[in-house]
Formats: sequence, C-alpha cells, structure tokens
Amino acid sequence: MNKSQKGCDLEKCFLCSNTVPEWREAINLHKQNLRFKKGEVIFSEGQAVTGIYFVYSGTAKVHKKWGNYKELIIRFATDGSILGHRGLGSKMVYGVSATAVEPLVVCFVDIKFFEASLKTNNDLSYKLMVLFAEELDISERKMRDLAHMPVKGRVAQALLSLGEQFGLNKDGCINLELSRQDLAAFAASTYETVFRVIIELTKEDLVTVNGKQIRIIDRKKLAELTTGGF
Amino acid sequence: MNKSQKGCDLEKCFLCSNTVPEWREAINLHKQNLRFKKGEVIFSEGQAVTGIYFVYSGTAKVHKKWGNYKELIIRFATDGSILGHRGLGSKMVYGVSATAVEPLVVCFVDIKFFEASLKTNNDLSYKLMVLFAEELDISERKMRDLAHMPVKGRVAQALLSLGEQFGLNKDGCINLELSRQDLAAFAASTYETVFRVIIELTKEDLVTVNGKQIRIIDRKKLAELTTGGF
DNA sequence: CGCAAGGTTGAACCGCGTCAAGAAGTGTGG
DNA sequence: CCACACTTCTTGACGCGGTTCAACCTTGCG
Repeated sequence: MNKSQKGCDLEKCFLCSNTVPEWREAINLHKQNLRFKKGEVIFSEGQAVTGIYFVYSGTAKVHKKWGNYKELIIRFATDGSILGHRGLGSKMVYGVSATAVEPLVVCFVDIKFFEASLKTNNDLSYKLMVLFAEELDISERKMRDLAHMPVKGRVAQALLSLGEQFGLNKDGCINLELSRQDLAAFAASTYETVFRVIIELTKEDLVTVNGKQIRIIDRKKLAELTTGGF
Repeated sequence: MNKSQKGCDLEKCFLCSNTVPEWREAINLHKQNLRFKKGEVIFSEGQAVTGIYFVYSGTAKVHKKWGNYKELIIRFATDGSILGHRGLGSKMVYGVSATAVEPLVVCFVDIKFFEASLKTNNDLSYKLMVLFAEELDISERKMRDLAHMPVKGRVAQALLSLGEQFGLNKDGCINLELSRQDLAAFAASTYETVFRVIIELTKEDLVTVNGKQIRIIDRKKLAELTTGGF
C-alpha cells in the first residue's frame, strides 16, 4: 500500500461528478490516496469502519467468507465505484472484505467526515440512497438466482455480468484477468464444477477459452440459461 | 383492498418519527390508507412503480419468483417497515412482489411526491440511505448463506430471524402464523425438505412443534448451525 | 533442474429436490 | 350430521447435480 496525494480524479466517481462544488473542495482536503497491489486487502470483514473508499482505477473484489476455505464474491468494484459504504449502518463494522484483483488506486475518505457531509449535503445522500436502491435490486436478484438457478446458469450469469461491467477487449474477451478460483467464488460454486461447466459451454459454442481469457460468443443463448423459463 | 383515510399512525415508521414536522404534515396530505386481506397482493414484480408503502400494521412477505412454481421470500415487512422503496432506482419497476400474510394496513405515498420529498428533505434521504445500508448488509449475508450453508442451517437461521422479528407469544412460539410453504420459500428450500429438517430439529430438542406453531427451545444450538465453524 | 502453484480429469459420495401415494385435516353442500 | 372434494401433511423411494477427494499433468519461476 502506497500513499500519494495526487493523481486522483474524483470526477470519475458519480457521487462526486454532479454534486455541489463545496463537497468536491471539502473532500479534496480530507481525502487520502492509497495504492494497493494485486492481492492486497483494502479492508476485512469484521474490522471497525474507518472510512469509505472511492475507486479511481483498478479492480477490487468485494467478498464474504464462510468457514475457513469458502468465500463468495459479492461484486467487483471498478473506476467510479465505492467501497466500504456499508459502514454507514448502525453497527460500524465492515460486513464484507475488499481485495484488489488488479492494481488499485483509491481515495480514502474518513467516515466521520463522510457522515457529516451526508448529513448536510442532500444531493449526496440522495444519490447514495439511489445507488443503494440499485444495489439492493441486484442483490435480491442474485439471492433468487443462488436459491433456484443451477450452476450452469450462474456461471453464464457471472460471465455476462463480467462482460457488461468490464467490457470486451479487441479479441472479444472479457476485459479482466480473473483466476478460475475467483470466477468460481463469483458464481458461488467450486473450482472443478466451474471448470467443467465452461467446457460444456465451449462445446455448445457459447464461449471460447484461451488461457485465462474467456470470450463470449453467443450472448443470447447464455442469457437463456439465466431464465427460469417463464 | 379497502381504502380509508384515518387510523394510520405514521409515528410508527422510523422514517417519519424523527424527521422534520413539515414532512409529516405534507405526507398526511398525500397519503392514502389501504387495507389488504391475507393473501392479497400489494404489488407485483415487473409492475411499474406507482408509490411507496409504509406498513402500519400486519405482515407482508416480500418475494421474488423463479419460473412458474418457485419463489424465494426475501424478507417480511411488519409495523414500521417500508415496502416498494426499491422503486427509487433508475428503472421504475418493482423488482419484487409483496403479498399480505396477515391482514395488512399500509399508507400509500405517491412516488413522485416521495421523490420530491427526498430531494428536499435531507434528514429523510439520509435515514433512507442508512436503512438501505443495513438492508444491504443483511442481503449480502443471506447471499453467502444461500451459497454455502446447508438447508438445516438455513432453516435454523430462518426460525431465529423470525423469532427475532416477530417475537414469541406466551407459549414461547414464534408470533407469526406462517404456512410451511412460506417457511420453505423463506429458507430457500422445499416443503418436504423443510418438513424433514424440522423433525430433525425436534428430535435434537432445538424446537418443538404443535400445529403450525413452532417454539424455539435452544436458541444457542440453533445459532451454532448457522456458522461455518470459524 | 526441481519445486510450487495452478490446471485437468475421473470417481465416489451424498444432500436435497422430485415424485408419488396415502393420511389427516378442512370446508361445503345436501 | 354425513358425504364428498380438496387442500395440507407425512413418509418413502429415487436419482440428479454438484461437491469433494485424489491423482496426474502442465506451466512458470528461482
């Protein structure tokens, strides 16, 4: 982890880009830029909340442990995303962990200052509220998927949403180098099962694989796997 | 469904109880009291958002369909809860359904008015934001449980949280008459499996059953079933 | 070159969802 | 008050999907 005071463009974060200038100025006084290498932990489940992180560049996974060996990746945070905003609730403890999966630059904002801002800046808290409403929507959809969708559908869903979030590079592959381990944790399954499912998807010409890269070929048929057939 | 203009005590709703008087007065002009019988639908997944509902009394289940026959109950809404607040996001469509499981009285507030209030009343949007943060926390924990916890643990978790939310009556039973079907949907399992699990729990002296009533005997051991053994 | 870390594959096991069928309640009309 | 239908409960048997374990094979790296 490396500190620096320059290079952070808060405009990228939607919470800041359209909000009152006072907040931007104020946050510039209180922010602290932090860098994390791949694999470094930003914060951990159970830790006391110290502040909130605005992702400037790079990627982090937001995950939750089960036992000592299992985890579930809740979401990925990229440019403009916010990390640790769950600290706002009543109990000031992070409910999830965040770990860099690509070299990460974030702006750290002290929680006290952030809370104070929210209480005076209506635009800010309104936007955060809307953001949360959307995350809740996603979260509830995922809960249903976890409960009723077979692994194949969950992998398809995982690939589709990764493609949407990270885009495709010139080869048409998902623009994120993700270990199979992490893909499995994101699809809420195991390494081996995800492996086999991807082979299946390859044989059905829905995706192709070279190395860690996965290219989505038939988005439509993939999407069909994610419906309950209503 | 039955309309009436009196008998709704918004003080019960934490969003109103401590907020500025202007909002309480304004909402009293815009609210509409609605009654729903057991089994009646308040709103359905996919419908356009019309407004937001404050639960005054009774109970509703918030659920999501999968295919034509499966569903997942996300949560239960009781006195003081809010329904339909997910409509605040960008796409104005309810992502879940809400159905009364006990005779329900709600205050309906038009979404336009509610949005306008949020944009001018900072206290209100701040509180809603905090509420969402807490719900997100719960939602993410549930996601992990769904992914990694076996059915027995999920049933235990379901019973514990029902006990917490609805309290216990004089017999020590969970203070909610819930069909086994609904309990299964809440534990994200099937009728038969939940049935068998409850028999197991009975034999292990963690709960007792008479009819639809379930009494929690050993809260501590139940809670043990809900951990991954860290 | 050798070890470590991840990739690949097969086989066994088992949790739990599914189906089926009978029992026991619950309501309804005659 | 009984007969009938209809839902909810209860139990057994079965089998599939998916996790787990274990072994072997790559690949990268010091």
